[in-house]
Amino acid sequence: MQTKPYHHGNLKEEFIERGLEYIDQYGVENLSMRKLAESIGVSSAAPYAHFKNKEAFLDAITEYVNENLICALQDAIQNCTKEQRMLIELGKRYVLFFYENPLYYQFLFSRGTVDLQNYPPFQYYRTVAERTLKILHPKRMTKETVRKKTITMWAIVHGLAQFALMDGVLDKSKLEKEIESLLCAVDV
Amino acid sequence: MQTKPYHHGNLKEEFIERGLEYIDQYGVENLSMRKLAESIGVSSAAPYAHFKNKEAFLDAITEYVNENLICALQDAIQNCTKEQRMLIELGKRYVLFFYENPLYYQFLFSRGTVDLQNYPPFQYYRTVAERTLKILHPKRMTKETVRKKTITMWAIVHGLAQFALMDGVLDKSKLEKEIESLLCAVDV
DNA sequence: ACATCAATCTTGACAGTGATAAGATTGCGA
DNA sequence: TCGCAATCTTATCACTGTCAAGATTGATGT
Repeated sequence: MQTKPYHHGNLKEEFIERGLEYIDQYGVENLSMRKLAESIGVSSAAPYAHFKNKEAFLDAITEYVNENLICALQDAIQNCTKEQRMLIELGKRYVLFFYENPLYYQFLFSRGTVDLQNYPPFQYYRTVAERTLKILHPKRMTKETVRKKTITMWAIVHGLAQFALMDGVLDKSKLEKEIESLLCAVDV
Repeated sequence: MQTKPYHHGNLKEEFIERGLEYIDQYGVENLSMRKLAESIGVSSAAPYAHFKNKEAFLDAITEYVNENLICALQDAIQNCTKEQRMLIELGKRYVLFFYENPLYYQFLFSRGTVDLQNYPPFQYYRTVAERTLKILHPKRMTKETVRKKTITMWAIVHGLAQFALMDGVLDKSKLEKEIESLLCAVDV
């Protein structure tokens, strides 16, 4: 039986992970630095060696979630061989990510700080979308058309993500078909 | 010079209005019951005669904002004679409302409690949309098609509202044209 | 091996927060 | 006019984020 060491050694990472667990269980609004510190077994001032303040801590969690989401999107791309289905698969995965982690959506967008210019998943989606559209329609697409189509599809995808959070309105399979048929309808 | 009366007389309404002013100036995260009470000139426990707790107070503000938004939407409908332009005007007004009051958007969606089933502006939009679509295409539209088209258009409209919050990416006139061309493209 | 330094953590405080109970003041209806 | 219910104040509670001061430690250079 060893007494716990003075230095935790991995506090920053553990704080982020436990923070996410806590959000999953009790929601963001009940997340407190002190409770989190106590649950980890560390003093209430300890986290401030790693995060300037609570907001910076939440920023770190945000970054973590965004990275996870982008990984999911990248995965969707790599498992997709046909160029024509790229954007659909991408959209599906985006919605599914929040469908499976509804509290992540709540968390990300419960903070005033989201604008799309500072939302990495959107940046990623946009890049892929613009590239794909140019490949699919090499001639007919002006820059402006590409932009519009991208925005529209994004709006649908992101809008559907909100739908997906509602209690049991859609099951997973219907969700996929829904996205499929909606995205195909976009013809700017 | 009369001493201030023991009973304020209109505290509930004033709390809501001053609350909104405060949100406009300093953001939701800095809104505290105590500061608000003090700024009105009333004790810190006074509001709890009118609101069960802070959340209930924020709910009241939410209701207030939603009513304003719905009024704007109704206004858009009444100023629109042609049936074919109903949904476009409705969409425009929705986006413009948040474009002109960006902090309202932040406020409404910064609280975990939004799901679309409990978002009156959406209910209103949906009702109008379904009615209009049936009028415009009396035969060809199945119930399912109407539903899909409504959802898609809503997703675009609501998605664009988020775009409109970004600093100076779109000016008002471009915004209107943008919505116009995007909504017209929906053909489910 | 040792001293030193920066990173990390604890203790102990502070002001500010939401909330409640107990009591004061008032308007209003019977 | 009495009394009740709504409204407001005072006093207090537990809890929060945060910081300064000091304790503990691992790493680094000599």
